[in-house]
Amino acid sequence: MKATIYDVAREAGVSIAAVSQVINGKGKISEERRQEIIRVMEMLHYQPSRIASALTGKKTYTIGLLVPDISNPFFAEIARAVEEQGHQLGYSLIICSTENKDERVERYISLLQQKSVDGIIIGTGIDNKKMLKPFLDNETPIAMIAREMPGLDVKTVIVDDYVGGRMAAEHLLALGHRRLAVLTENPKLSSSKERIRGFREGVELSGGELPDSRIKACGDELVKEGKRLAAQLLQCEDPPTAIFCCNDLLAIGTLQAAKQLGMKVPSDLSVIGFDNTILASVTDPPLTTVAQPTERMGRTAVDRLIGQLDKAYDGELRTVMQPNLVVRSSTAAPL
Amino acid sequence: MKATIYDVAREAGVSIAAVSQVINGKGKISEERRQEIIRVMEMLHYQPSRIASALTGKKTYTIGLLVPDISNPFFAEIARAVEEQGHQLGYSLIICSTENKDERVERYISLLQQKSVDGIIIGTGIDNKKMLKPFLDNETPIAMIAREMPGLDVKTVIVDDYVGGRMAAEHLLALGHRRLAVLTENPKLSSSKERIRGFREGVELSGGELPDSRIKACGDELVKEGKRLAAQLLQCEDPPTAIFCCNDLLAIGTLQAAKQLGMKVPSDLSVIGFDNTILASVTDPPLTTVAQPTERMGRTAVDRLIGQLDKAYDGELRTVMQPNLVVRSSTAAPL
DNA sequence: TTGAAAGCGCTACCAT
DNA sequence: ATGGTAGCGCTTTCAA
Repeated sequence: MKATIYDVAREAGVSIAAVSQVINGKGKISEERRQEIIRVMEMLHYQPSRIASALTGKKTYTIGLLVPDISNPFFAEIARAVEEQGHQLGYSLIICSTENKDERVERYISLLQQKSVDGIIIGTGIDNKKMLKPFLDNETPIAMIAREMPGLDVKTVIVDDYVGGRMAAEHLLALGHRRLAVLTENPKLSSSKERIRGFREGVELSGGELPDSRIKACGDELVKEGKRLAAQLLQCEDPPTAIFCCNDLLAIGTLQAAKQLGMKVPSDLSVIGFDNTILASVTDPPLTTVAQPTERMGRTAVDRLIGQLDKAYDGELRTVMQPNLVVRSSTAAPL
Repeated sequence: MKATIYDVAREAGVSIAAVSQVINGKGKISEERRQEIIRVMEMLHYQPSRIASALTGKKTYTIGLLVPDISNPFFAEIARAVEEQGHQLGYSLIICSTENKDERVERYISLLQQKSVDGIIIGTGIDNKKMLKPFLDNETPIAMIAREMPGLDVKTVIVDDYVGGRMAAEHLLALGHRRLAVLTENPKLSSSKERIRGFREGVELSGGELPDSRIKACGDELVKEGKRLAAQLLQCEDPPTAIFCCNDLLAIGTLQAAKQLGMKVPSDLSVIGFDNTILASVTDPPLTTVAQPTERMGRTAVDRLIGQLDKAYDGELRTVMQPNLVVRSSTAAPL
């Protein structure tokens, strides 16, 4: 059996209160007793039960992270940053891959609640805001990362998607592209909407236009669907010379479609992605993409969630970071 | 405040024991009371506290997963599978990125212990077996995945690394390569050792040889180091015509080195990876690699850990799965 | 069937 | 400075 605080107390000939004191480093104890208790704790390999301690009103030192899919490199990178910062602050991370399914979101939320996590970070789209109600009532902190839920008073850490979209447009425009198209994942996500809005405004500002028919939205199998939709786009009459993909996975699908159709990137087609995951640096050709500061976003989300940083941020609910364009070899002037 | 079992009991006019019964679906209660209690639970948005329930001797329904780095796609994919199967069985997953550092491993182990996880899955190298002692004493189940700790009685789910190494060798040999080299990560890992052993035996069986000078081992920055070491290999006199990389990340580094040196893959150099992560399908050129059945491995590890499958496996400690070669475009006959 | 009550391991308050 | 003790929310006997 695992040693408990009682075992330590008995062995050290003190009360459990004394042991508790040294565990938590508070209260007054003579250095002598203190050392003795520590000695016994080590001898017994005593590890305080966080379960019991949590039950007594303390925190669980656990936070939950909801993402669509932890095996998607973008979210894996976010998770890494969140985990790291959490760990730094003494928190463990429970990963929840929602697959963008409401029923899974609901299940995870309920579980996290039952486990009394100290906070949750949401990086997945939530259709039904009511699902968050338990946490809101509960006053369990919530932070959104890379996603937004307008109308909900939660801390949010995002990249400026609108600006990212514009950057993409401006880059393509500067290269001389005029026939543009867009591939997006779920267009209901605020991030998708903003990226497209930015892209479109960039195009329109230069006198061009982006008809809705040039925007394709896809479901969950990002690279597969990206490939399918890109092929569609490329095979219509008057095909685009450049495609803006709202994430790297879609861009990879597009790359694959181009290859299959015998088109060379970037000479026959320019492709630009979003996220700057590790994938972007290894594709053929390497992908020009709009980078999000994932590491900083993850770290910040944790800080804001746990409240460390909040004196500094002082009430600001949204933290908006700037994207930046990473030009590699998938974009060039049209022929 | 969150509703407790007392609130429900009071509101429903029954004892907390009755409520407990319906939560856990055991004991005898009249259907009438039962329905009433359920009604009240819903009305109050009651969620049982897993903390309290765990304290009373039940499980925490949480497992820990130790990997070097969750943002490494291989481990992200493993994590995904583990999470999925865990979720299926009602368990949450705590992610721990150890960075291959003993002090981090130790810290995580102690944390997981304090949180009374129901089991841990280890996918990271552990130098000091003693660190696992608390769990062993504790009888907390441990399972290894994609890593092995010979001499420790824990369930292990791995791919046959030796065979994988041989497959790589045989593929390269069949293409006509004779000057071979190997890039590996930490050579102390049993997986690394086995892959190299398999590769070497494959080479030797065909009458060739693989001098130690042709084997380079690297630290943690896999792609960066892979690039550096590959460049070294390629710039020595009598450079290899093919390099076997013990994982995809190293292969990517090698691809980058070749590119930088102006060498074409596969015409000037063949490269073969290991793992078949998503990366392998998007590199330039697409990577020939030895695939591990990550999804199945993750699922199996959970099953064996939680004990569901164990009647079937019946005592077998090691579950060895077969790798398979995925031939893409990074390997070809030497000039 | 139903409920009273004894813990689970720990924290925090209150005496001493 | 030290220890006794009342909970925290739940499970589980054991009586009724």
